[in-house]
Amino acid sequence: MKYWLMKSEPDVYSIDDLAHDGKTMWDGVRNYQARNFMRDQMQTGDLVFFYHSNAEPSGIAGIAKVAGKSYPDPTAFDKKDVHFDPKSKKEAPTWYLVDVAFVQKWKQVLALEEIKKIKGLEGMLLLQKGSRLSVQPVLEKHWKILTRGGRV
DNA sequence: GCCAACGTTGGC
DNA sequence: GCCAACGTTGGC
Repeated sequence: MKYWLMKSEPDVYSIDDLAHDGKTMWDGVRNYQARNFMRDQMQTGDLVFFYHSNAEPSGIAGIAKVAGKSYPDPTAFDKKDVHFDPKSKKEAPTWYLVDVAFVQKWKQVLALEEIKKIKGLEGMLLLQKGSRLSVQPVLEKHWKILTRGGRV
């Protein structure tokens, strides 16, 4: 079992949208590192912090889980989609995604500002200056600290 | 809306 | 293969 953090702008897709949909395709990721995590390392059942970026406040909004094996991102093949990428061919897809399912919404977003104050999160990717990675692994010890107190 | 930090692109 | 220019991310 691995742990992850996935960023989404709530104006585009929020934890409430996921709660409503139950499950969603995590499409549109166009960063190789993020893709590699989804394609090669995510396993069904892995837990995910749903992170609101560019938000008021930015922070962890709840928990989701990986709902299946990775597969090619269909939006890369769709000329009309904003995430269309002519380089990605159906025979050799460039971009992959996983389905993500809703687990829980936290009563309150755990704001980045608060996360920064929590002891024991040294080395967490999210807190590294300039880390824009939208899909990133979370160490189990960091996961445990951040979920302490059952922040449901 | 600003801007620093990145990643990508493309000329050479 | 270098690196400047450009585009994007995301906190503030």
